[in-house]
Amino acid sequence: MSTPSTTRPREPVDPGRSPIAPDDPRLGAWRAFLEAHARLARRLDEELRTAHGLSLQEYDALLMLATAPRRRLRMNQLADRVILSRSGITRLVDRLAADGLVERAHCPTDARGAEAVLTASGLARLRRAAPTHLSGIDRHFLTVVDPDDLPGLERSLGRVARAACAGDADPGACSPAIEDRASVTDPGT
Amino acid sequence: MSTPSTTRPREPVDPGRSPIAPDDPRLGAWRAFLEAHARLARRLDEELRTAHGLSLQEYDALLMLATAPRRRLRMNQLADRVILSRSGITRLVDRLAADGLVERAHCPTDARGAEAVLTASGLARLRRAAPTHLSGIDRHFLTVVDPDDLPGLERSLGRVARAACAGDADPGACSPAIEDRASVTDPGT
DNA sequence: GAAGATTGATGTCTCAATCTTC
DNA sequence: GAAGATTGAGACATCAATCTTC
Repeated sequence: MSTPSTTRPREPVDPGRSPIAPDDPRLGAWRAFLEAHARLARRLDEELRTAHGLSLQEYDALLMLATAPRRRLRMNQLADRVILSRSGITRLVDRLAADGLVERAHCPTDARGAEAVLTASGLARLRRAAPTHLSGIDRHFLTVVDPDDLPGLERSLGRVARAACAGDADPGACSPAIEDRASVTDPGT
Repeated sequence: MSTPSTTRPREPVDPGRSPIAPDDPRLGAWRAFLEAHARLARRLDEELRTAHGLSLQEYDALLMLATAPRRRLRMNQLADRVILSRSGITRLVDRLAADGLVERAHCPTDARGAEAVLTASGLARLRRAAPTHLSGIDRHFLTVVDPDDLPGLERSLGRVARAACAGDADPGACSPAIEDRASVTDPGT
């Protein structure tokens, strides 16, 4: 609907003018990133499912709850941490609750709010699944990546993650992934 | 159905014994990887959808076809390149064909096989969408990552991708992402 | 009226079963 | 019988609309 083909010297962020060539060699890193994630996520998800009947997403949600202050999180916060839509988190918690792994609680400070609370059963399940998953991460990721690349990888991808949610609809989203978290291995309160 | 809980000193790859601690600092890189992908994929997918009515997956499939030798690929190969199940690729091609972006063709050498062939319309659509997508990759990934980290990132994540599909059901899967590919900018044959 | 959460409708992906051809 | 591809059934995600509380 715009951008006449005449080449204007400076336009703000015109997506009509390609900023990089389709054969830019740096795209190799991008494709490696994409492919590594797709293959690895698929594999880890499958390992977790067959061994413990948990999807990667469910595991992640349990982990986030387990490491949250009182083993509980507002639905919104949980959604942000596992990177799911609001409705998505409602249904994920539905499933986990049906399995007895979490419970819903009313938020004491805001009657609109709901909290997802990890149950003892949920914590136990998480602890049983953790070795499988950690082993998978170790075998398929940590021992495969060049140890020298690891810090740069964490730094750069951390920046990517933060940049990608700058300007998101919800400014409260994209909170730092780590705050004052409990340990999974703490005695289950 | 095995592994008695008695602690044996050395087991091959017993996933019951956690090889790394839940608070291993290297897990930061893993989480950064996960979060970066989730946030970035979501954003790029949205940009592509609103601007060109294509999902990231669909764009990727069109790109793979566009860069394949005769702008065509066996269903199996396409499935491997976009990392989708066989049934998944059938339905993806269904959709693209319904939009006139690809066509199905009989495989000349194997009557069982089907090929997905990029249409002129599909190529045109891909070319229109490419600037948007490349711009997104540039803005959200390439300019955010530390340039010094880029080579290590490509190398290590490439290894992760390859390692993750070692031992997959289909050994033909996980072919090298790049072979003799055509250029997207070639005159549409 | 805005924000938190849920529900209904819909789209996409997977597994298992099936059909055809090797 | 195995391999390539498709189909049916089911799982899981999203958007838009809704309800409740701020």
